Amino acid sequence: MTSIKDISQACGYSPSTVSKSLNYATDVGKETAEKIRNVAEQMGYFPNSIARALKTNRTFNIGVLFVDATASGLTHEFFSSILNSFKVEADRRGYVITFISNQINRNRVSLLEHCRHRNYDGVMIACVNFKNPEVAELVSSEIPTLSIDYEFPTCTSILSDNLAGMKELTNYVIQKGHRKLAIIHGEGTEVTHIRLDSFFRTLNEKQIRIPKYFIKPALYHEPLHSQIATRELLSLPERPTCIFYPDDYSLLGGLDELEQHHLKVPEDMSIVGYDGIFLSQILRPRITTMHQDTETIGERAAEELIEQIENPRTYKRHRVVVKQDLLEGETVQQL
Amino acid sequence: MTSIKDISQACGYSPSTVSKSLNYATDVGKETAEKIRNVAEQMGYFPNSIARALKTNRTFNIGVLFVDATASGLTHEFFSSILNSFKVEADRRGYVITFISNQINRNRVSLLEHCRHRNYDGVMIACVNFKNPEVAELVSSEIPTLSIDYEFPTCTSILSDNLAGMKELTNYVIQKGHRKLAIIHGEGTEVTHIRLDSFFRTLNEKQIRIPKYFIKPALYHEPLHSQIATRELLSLPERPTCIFYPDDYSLLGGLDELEQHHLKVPEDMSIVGYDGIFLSQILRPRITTMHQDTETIGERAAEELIEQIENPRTYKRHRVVVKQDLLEGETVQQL
DNA sequence: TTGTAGGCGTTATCAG
DNA sequence: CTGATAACGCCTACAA
Repeated sequence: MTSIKDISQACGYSPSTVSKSLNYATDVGKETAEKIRNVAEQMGYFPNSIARALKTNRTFNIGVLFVDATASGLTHEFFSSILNSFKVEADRRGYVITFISNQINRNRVSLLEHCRHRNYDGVMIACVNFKNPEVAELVSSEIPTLSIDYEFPTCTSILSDNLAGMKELTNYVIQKGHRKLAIIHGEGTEVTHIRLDSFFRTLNEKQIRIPKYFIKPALYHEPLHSQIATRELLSLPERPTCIFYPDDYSLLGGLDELEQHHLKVPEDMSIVGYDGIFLSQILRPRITTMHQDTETIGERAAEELIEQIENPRTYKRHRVVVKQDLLEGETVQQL
Repeated sequence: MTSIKDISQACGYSPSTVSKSLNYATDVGKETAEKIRNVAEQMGYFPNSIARALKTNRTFNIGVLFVDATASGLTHEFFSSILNSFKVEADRRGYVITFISNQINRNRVSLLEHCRHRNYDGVMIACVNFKNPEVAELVSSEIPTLSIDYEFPTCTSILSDNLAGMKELTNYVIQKGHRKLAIIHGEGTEVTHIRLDSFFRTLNEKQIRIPKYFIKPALYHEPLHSQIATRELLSLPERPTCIFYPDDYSLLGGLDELEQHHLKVPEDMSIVGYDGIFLSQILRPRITTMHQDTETIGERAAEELIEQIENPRTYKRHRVVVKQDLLEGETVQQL
């Protein structure tokens, strides 16, 4: 923990000259600067980020909001892999990332207050209850923010293209000859809304009508819920030929139920998932699913947010839409 | 961003009195303090963590080291769920967590330098190449550190009880009547070493000998590697009756291969995994596996590290061993 | 080209 | 009980 002052004393230059040299300022003698940097190196000097932040109002620290009221998104592969690529890119650009909490000294405060308290240069928001007024307050604050899979009028958003994705998935199933499509969907988020919308729109285009009881609510990432929904679908007098699941995890709950009914996939029942998690292509049969490009989502998120942080005046918010790609798998039967 | 100075002016007390009041110091009039706190509240004051950190040398920020040279542990459920519970507990105690990088201003520096630069109060180390000399440097520094699943002489470690776990798992399989046990193991980490050791020790105890070619190297979390190893085991003149896999993910690669050989699990071949990931109990057949208690590991890690941070003098390093528990599943046949 | 002085927001010491 | 003062480590006018 040698400081600028120490170096100053060691080499006989004033602290400001030392500071300037270390920061490669132009108004200091080339040789002096060189010499000073050498001494600094010798003494194992490195700057104290805290002191610098206090002075410059820049922490090079990005806050990430990653927690729902109930649990953290870290256990969802979709979110954890977004976080991973976000981190890699932020790292590359010299930023460090910190999980946002809602405390200051163990006292509950608003998210915005916490962020101001910690002086994050910017904030990335994902996997959160977007209806939370504290989140709204945050995105409409002066702090650069970026949201994932949700659009706010006041910040850039990175959106996985669920509209096109669900359309492609639905068309794929239809093209395989299926007409009796059932859909089990996740809780009422924006993403769910978009996917359902796209699903029904596509059915309409193809002039396909499905009965109301082919539409079942469940929860993302809760295989048991989808299992129960599957059971209900199987008990109908007229069964669907293909079931859409909220995500790949949930699909596995359904798969379980199908096996209990001695129904083989895809021969007796076709099923499709969503997300394209790692395991979806390891398991047999390989799951037919829409892969969300979490790598690009996280990377673009970091790029955009940092761009905004570093060019607060010229930066214009916009939406970035990230393509999804169909993993054909083997769980849809050609009829 | 109202500061203490602002409050001072607004209420006519000096900055120091204001500071003391806000920090509930004892040497300030009860009523004055109350009044000042009210004004602060009114003005929406909250402290600037940076300024405070500069003065107090405490950031209430814990650095986590979570990256191998190749990739981040975030995509491994074992690590991401440890991180999750660590985060929850750290949060509860008023700490925030930040991913450690190895840069300062985009310049490569050692991990220790980075940590000093960022002034983390403590550091948690998991999912890292423990042979990296930079890690060694870090744990033997003055910064409070804690390691997970690896023991350093200089810091507290939280250890998942792989010794007892592997023993129990092995005994379970033996007790089911198996004698021809094959084991596919992960890369040469400390954990792998312990597990293999425990495995062989248990076999010895039961006077069971297995041929060398029943022991296959693979990599953690790479189903394809285990799949290939499985293929090799199946091509042996005398096959094992049960195969141990490095982890549940890898087991799925093996499962794939078994299906290609039209071998049913567990009727034709028994298999066991490790970790007890969420999916292991969703898939059918349910996987027989050793569940690692990631929740406790993360929570205890945060407790211990913070304990150490807050009691640097009295704290004594020690090892915390966290029990594992067998998930019986359905992939081991009674012979 | 170099150095001086002030201040970022906070806390701690010490005097009144 | 209250307040003036200095300091944490760094940066940056501005002066020399």
